[in-house]
Amino acid sequence: MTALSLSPSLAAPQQPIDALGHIGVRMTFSPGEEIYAQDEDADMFYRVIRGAVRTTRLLSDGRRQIGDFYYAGDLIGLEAGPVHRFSAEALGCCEIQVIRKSALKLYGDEGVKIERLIWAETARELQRTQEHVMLLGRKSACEKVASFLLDIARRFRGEVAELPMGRQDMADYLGLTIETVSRMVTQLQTEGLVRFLGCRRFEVRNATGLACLVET
Amino acid sequence: MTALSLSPSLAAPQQPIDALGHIGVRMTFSPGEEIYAQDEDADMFYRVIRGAVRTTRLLSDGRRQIGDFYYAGDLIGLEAGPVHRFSAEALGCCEIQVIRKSALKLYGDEGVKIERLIWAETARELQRTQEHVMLLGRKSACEKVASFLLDIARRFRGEVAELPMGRQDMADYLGLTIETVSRMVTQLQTEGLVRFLGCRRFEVRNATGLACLVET
DNA sequence: CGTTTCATTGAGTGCGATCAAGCCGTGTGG
DNA sequence: CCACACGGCTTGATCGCACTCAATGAAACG
Repeated sequence: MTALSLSPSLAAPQQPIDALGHIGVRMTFSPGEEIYAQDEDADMFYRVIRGAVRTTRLLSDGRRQIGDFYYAGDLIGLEAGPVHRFSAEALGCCEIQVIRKSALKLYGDEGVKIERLIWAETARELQRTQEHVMLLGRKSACEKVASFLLDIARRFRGEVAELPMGRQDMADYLGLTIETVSRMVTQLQTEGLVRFLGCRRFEVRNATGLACLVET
Repeated sequence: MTALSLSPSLAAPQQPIDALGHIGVRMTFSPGEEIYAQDEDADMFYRVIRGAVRTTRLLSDGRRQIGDFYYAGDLIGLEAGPVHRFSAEALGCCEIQVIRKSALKLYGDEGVKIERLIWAETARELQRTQEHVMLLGRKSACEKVASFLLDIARRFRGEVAELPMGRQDMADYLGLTIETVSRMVTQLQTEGLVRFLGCRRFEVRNATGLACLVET
């Protein structure tokens, strides 16, 4: 097998990651707990085993931007530079596999396979981030919230979806305020596109109507 | 040399790329000409030899977002998926090295070295995109324009800087309208932070004042 | 020189932010 | 069991930044 595969498949994001097996150690984090900090040395990377994680970045005056949310199976902390540009925090209770980058060297052929996985995952993250740029740069508040809910809902395939994050996190991800997020959620509900059962559980009532708000 | 280097250096973005040497073919593009299209097969990647390039993405209703600008030495088209999610267009006249991904297989050891370069470059692009997210999500119009000008000015190290793109491109990169960009440019000039000589050439007059607008 | 394209400026509007209550689920103690 | 407090969410009123629409100005080009 040659070392070259410049177009890692997006289609199979989950299985190959299992190659990571049980390298490293597992840790559990409580809600809000920090997994790694902004500007900390990036000598580890992490895999979410259970729960959900947010990565956040603070401006010096306190404004906050959430980079992305990560769920079971996702890798986090794959920075290019020597330090983490974002911090990572547990959204709820979660279990995380922590892997020292240098440790991979010990795994020979297996290590090479893992290296390729990581590169594929980095490329996938780049794509997600580019979508995020599109959303932040050119979408209205309503479209932002609709896109976000649709994205979450997809993970639940028609079942009632559960939001692992609160409104403030949604706002900081979407580049909005908490009040605007709340208003748009209410509006989407009034229009019959989604229905909320409590503020963290919802179902999509009109998938096509919602998708229609989310231009591509 | 092991196959593992998970923290490719950000510090030396230029030299190693020379490993690409003269693989592939060189092409020239005229202003505005398309290098590759959105949704086109991503079986090539590209290196800017001379000139500047923008990558753009269109929503179905015509709203446009610019992903990034690329200059001499930069690699473009390093998508993870099978198709390009953005299109790439020449900003002015430019010369581009076009490399078929599959061709790298023919280069054996050299190919492996190049593969690693490409991965480093992808990671660097991820970082730039994350900065872009921060800018779009949490900065004011004034801060956006200031950040942008400072970023460009850095490439000219105190010399008079030349903008390779027009106001519309700046606007579509910053998530603003052309009028707002123009107003902010005027404002920054009025405040004595920058000085424009024509609408595509400028110099920074007060670097600290400008940097102060650009929170990190 | 006229034409075209791009940038600037002005006037007015509207979307999303801000400020301020009010609401509601949850937990705690009497 | 209720009273109360607390944090997170929602709603309302108002403000202001950035957008829109329109006109003008300034380069680039034939």
